[in-house]
Amino acid sequence: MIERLPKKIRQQQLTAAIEHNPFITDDELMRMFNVSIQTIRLDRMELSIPELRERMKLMAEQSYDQVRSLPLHEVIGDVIDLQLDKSGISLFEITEHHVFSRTKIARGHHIFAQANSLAVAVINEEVALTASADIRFVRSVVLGEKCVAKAYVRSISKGQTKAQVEVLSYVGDEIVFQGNFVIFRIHKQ
Amino acid sequence: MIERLPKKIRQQQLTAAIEHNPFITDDELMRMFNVSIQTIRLDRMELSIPELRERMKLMAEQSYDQVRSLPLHEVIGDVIDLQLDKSGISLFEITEHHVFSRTKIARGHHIFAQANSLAVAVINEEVALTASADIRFVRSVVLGEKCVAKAYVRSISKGQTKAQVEVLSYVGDEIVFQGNFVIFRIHKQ
DNA sequence: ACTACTACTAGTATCAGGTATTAAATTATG
DNA sequence: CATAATTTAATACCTGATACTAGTAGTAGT
Repeated sequence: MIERLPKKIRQQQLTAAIEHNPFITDDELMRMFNVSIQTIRLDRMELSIPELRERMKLMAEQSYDQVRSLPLHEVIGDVIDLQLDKSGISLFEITEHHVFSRTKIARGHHIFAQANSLAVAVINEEVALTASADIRFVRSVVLGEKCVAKAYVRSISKGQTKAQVEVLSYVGDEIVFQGNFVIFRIHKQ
Repeated sequence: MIERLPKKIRQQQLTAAIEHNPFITDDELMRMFNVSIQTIRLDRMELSIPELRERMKLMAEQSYDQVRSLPLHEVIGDVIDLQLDKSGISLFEITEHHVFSRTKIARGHHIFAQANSLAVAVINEEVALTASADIRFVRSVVLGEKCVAKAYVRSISKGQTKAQVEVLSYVGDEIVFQGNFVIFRIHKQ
């Protein structure tokens, strides 16, 4: 007799094995557990674990959807309103990605990133870079909160090479972040 | 006669169609271009576009690898050295993700994120949050450069509720970023 | 001891979405 | 017109399954 596990335990281990390596075939699982391929398939049925190809398809679709929703990389948050060289508003929702796992408080650099990218976006120039910033995290923002950043261009230097942008971020009507950015404006020749 | 395109143009459009929707089958493409399925397959061969299942598998594997390598979200950059309440060093390589597509210059908030997360990590407390910061982007960092951030704890307040951390980031021996962070230390009860 | 039930195995037909190969038909071009 | 490029057709085969039928082994109930 080949060593075999009771059904319940095998099914637990099967779930774990597929979770650990979603790219495993029924054939490999059959050898792993010393049972027939039909048993593996019955187990998957009972546990409602889809077949390999379905699993890969789901993963592919998920990552595809993520990529679609990731012009996040261009500007952090959704720009709601933008008046070049004047002001701008963006909205950014705090998700699991952005928080410390223990406290569910948003990491500062995400709040900063929203403000910084808005400050850059509001500048009407092909190339705009942050030169310096003076920032304050007024209160912590937690998972699920929607952060509204408002940017105001306070001044533009004589040579138009620098702009002062103030950004205030709110959750509801509470200020959570305040920053003064100096943005370089670089002319294209 | 059904309307058909010249080969070159069809192949361009085929590439675009698959790029636009990687989940399309040869069968659907065949109907889209009014050619036989063999023609579609020849085209894919010539363009070395893998079959649907391979495409899905690749996407799934990519997203799986990404998830594996994404404690990036916990601390931005690799912490090389860490002496709690004293100093820390982290290394961060600028990739396509981090740059403006046109100029290949790193977005400020990524440089900031490295410095900020290191400043938080260096604090020997369960919960540490950025209170404020005063930062300067000394020179721009470009695609491919490796950014070394060095954090020094300059002072800890009497009640140990606040710490001053200075972070200097370098590419080679050039300073690219300089920041003074005030970090809140919150005791667990 | 006979029955019923669970767990497992075996085998076959079928599917999607292809590859690989050979060959024929069509169209274009010098 | 001949030849080359392009397209289509046909067939065998592959992987990783589903769906279904049927059979076996062991165990518990009566």
